[in-house]
Amino acid sequence: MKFLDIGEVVQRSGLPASTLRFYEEKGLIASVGRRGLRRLFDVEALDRLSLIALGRSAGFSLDEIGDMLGLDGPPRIDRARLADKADELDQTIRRLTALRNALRHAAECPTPSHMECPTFNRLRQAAVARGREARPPAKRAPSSRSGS
Amino acid sequence: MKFLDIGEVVQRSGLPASTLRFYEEKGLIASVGRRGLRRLFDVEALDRLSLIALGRSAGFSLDEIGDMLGLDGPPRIDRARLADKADELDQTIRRLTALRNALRHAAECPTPSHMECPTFNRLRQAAVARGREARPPAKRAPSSRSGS
DNA sequence: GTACGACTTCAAGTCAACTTGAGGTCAAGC
DNA sequence: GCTTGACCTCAAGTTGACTTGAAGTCGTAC
Repeated sequence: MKFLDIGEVVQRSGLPASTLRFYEEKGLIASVGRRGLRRLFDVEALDRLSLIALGRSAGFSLDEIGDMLGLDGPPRIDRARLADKADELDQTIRRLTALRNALRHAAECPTPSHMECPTFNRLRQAAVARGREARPPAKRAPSSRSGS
Repeated sequence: MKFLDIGEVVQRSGLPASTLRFYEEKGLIASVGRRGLRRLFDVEALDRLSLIALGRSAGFSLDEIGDMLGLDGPPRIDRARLADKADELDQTIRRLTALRNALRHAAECPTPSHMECPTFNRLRQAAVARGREARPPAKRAPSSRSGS
């Protein structure tokens, strides 16, 4: 069985080494040993990394993901948890859809000021009413590494 | 015209005073004066606050919102910007929908391990491929104030 | 006239998920 | 045998949106 140097994992996963070390420190992945100082990973680490990427994109936190993958050992993913997350995504999607419709409407609405548009105002009220409940939707890449 | 003490704004907006001060400091809202030390707001501040809430829930950052509302003066919302955001939301919604479907599938899929489910694996690959491009979707309330 | 409580300021802390920097190590190539 | 460069550790910094804490002020009720 072939072991991967962190550099290879970086190449294959697209993640920076700092992230891999960070994930290791959090117990999300494990290196199988060292060669000198250097970490060696086995190929399964790439699977775990892809699961982590998937989990992140589904909105799981790293802690949740660590929970689901097991701090070590073979990934064992809880189906109920997935279903819950799917439900949660459903909610988000509905909310975002309503918002998009309203945004679209506001963008095309001919009233001189948005403040006079009933649709827009209903939306505003809804946003206030929801208050602190919902957080903003997906963001772009956070770091400066994001350039193509 | 009646002026509102910050406490009233807190009550009516549902936002904590610290947030109102923070928003004022950022130039998102303005107090019209003071009574003693205490800020006085006029009722329009509530409108601005609801716009801010709306903007946040649409995924605008506070800076973007400040930009759109004008650092001061009457809110003047750029329709092109709204349309752009609506498009962006569309993307997000599509991505989230695909994800939800796949999650749902994975939750119901009868293969013994997710790693053997082709749908799940396609999804994993996609998540890796997207790599660092997309950030996770909506989050819950950030603070401990979130209880009902 | 004084105690209370709601406000004030300013600085620092929080959270998540990383990144960055300084300073060190080691295997390999010349 | 020395340089190079990819790796290492550990601590601290970053970002956004706030929150928290300490210490002070002020209007109102008693």
